[in-house]
Amino acid sequence: MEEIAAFGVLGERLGLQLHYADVRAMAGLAARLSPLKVTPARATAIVYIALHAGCDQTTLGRALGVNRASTMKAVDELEVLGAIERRPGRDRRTNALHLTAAGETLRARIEQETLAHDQAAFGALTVAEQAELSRLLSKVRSDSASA
Amino acid sequence: MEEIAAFGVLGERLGLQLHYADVRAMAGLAARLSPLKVTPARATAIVYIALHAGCDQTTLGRALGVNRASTMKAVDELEVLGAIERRPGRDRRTNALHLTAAGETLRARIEQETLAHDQAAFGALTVAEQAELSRLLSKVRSDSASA
DNA sequence: TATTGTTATACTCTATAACTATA
DNA sequence: TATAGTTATAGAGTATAACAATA
Repeated sequence: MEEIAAFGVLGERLGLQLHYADVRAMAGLAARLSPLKVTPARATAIVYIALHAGCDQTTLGRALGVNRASTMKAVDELEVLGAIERRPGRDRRTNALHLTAAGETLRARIEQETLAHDQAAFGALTVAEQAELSRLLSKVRSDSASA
Repeated sequence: MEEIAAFGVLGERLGLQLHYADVRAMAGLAARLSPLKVTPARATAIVYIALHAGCDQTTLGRALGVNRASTMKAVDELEVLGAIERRPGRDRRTNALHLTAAGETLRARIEQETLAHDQAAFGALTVAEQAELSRLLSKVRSDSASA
């Protein structure tokens, strides 16, 4: 990808700057997670299931921002990977999602790699700058939610 | 999409916060550009061609961060849309990309919508905060480039 | 009637590989 | 040999629509 300056006035837009930063960060994270055989999206699913053991697929899908059909594919993949399992849920319609022992090991490695990536990607910022970036981003998110 | 808090420790990562902010901003921009029949990616191509009239497809692709095959599809679409045209290039292998009159009109509307979106998405920040966010993002980008 | 999981299907975006015509 | 454009094909990722079982 070329320089933002190549886009003139629009290159000064915060939206474009934000997008470029995100694309680069996501590519870096994907590369780091690649040896673990998970994408950032799958890794996010694993982390969510770890924190919400027994949740159903619809709930997971909502958390990930995808519909039930897409959630199916994710859950199928993670099951084939041996990271999670479907157990009987609160009623006969629902599955309760749980990490397997292998999934817990994987989750730990994901957390490690993810935090290491964060440090690599944002390490150029001082601690104060990181806190400020976090504050600004949360302000942006809460606003664009209402827009 | 649910709350970042649903991801525990990893929800505090700047990478996730950045990604969520970007996903929301891009969705908003896509919705705004939708009546113009262009996606954010196509809009970016139009803006680039406007600023680099006569550029070839390979150069455009590099600027957009996609390969030649993907660039073909983008150029084809924009040509069907009537926004750009392929003219003879600097040698017989290359095309020189130019906006049509309709493309110039479209570019103006894209610029207007894009700037309006930026204001909507980042309007919650003061001017000083916007400048600071821009500074922090450029620092992140320049660092992750070397990482 | 509404919800959950499921399946089939299709669409978008992007990539790889191979071909052609030029250079 | 290398480059620009092109084409065909395939792989992610996601969505919609419909169905069965259950509530």
